[in-house]
Amino acid sequence: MSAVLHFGEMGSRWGFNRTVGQILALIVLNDKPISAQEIADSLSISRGNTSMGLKELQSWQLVKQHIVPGERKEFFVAAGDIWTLANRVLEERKKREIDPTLSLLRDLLLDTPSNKTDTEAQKKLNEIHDLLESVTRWSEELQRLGPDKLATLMKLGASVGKVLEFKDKLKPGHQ
Amino acid sequence: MSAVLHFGEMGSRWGFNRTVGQILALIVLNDKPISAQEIADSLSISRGNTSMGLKELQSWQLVKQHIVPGERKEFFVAAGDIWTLANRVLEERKKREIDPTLSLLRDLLLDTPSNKTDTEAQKKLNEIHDLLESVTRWSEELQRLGPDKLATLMKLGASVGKVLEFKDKLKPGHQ
DNA sequence: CTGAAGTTTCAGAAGTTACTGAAAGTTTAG
DNA sequence: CTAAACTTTCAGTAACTTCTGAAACTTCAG
Repeated sequence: MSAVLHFGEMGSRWGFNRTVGQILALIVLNDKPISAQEIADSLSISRGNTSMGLKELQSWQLVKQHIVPGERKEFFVAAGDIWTLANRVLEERKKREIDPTLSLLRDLLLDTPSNKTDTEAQKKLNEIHDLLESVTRWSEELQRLGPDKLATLMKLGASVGKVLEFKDKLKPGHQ
Repeated sequence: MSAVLHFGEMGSRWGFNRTVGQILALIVLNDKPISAQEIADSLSISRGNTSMGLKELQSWQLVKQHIVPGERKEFFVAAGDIWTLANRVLEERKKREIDPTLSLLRDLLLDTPSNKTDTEAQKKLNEIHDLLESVTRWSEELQRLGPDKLATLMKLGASVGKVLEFKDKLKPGHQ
């Protein structure tokens, strides 16, 4: 299935490398649990690399072990449905990318700027800080909604603009 | 300014490499236009590398040339405010990551599955397709709103859940 | 037209990341 | 306790990415 190969490429953009992406695709698209050996064979990669990849996917909580009674081998399955997986990826990336930046920004904003140029730079840093905080707040909110409501919200899509107008109209009389 | 170095690291996660990230940070945080030579000097990188980096940032439309009358050199400034830049990055990433995946998925979904396993796999592919389409639709909508309304929506954050409830209540009498 | 001030390109060096496969480790059945 | 079946680790190598700096190019003033 060529999708597996392609998702490998995609994977490399989503924070892990090509092989790890392919392993994930293989696991997600197989409804049956799959063993490490089968993965290594299907993708023609070494057993060692497979093991590393699975470890990484487990650390992202995208994949979990599945014990087949009477079998010595370990099998693997996806850690949830597509929406859950997408959420996990976003959450994990946020943790690795946005959170450290936010805490650096907070440190930088504590310094009192010593000249005009620094004052301007801090203004920008402050804007970036606000933006990242908004992203963080959204991400928390979306997390709380759970996959089903999230799907509804996502499908709402094109009417976000209208929702915003509602809110503006309703605001005066509404907390 | 240590922010510049740090944003370099971040940059590498946002689709371009460390140096390109640092160049961007330098340009964004300087309110004055800055020349290629000044960039190379501040970051202690070669002139050639600087030129490549600037070319890439221009291809992302994050940075634009700025002509100072009477000066031979080219100067560079950010192509908009922080929100605009963030939007551009998202838009560009979408173009590079999601769009090719979507078109591959469409192709794969045209094939009629030949067995049980393929049918299951296609079901999953279909879910992924839906998810990516929703993301695309959102992204277009957000693009249309423009930075100011976008900021409002973002700040709304914690009340997304409530908005959803509004929508449910209002829907019956509202297109 | 000439040369000075600048920019871009590109081959190869340096640095980084990913992969293999053999060795070490773990678990369980007998 | 031993051996078989499996997993993990890790040193070395392969593959890839980034960076440098010299050469080629462009533009403009005189």
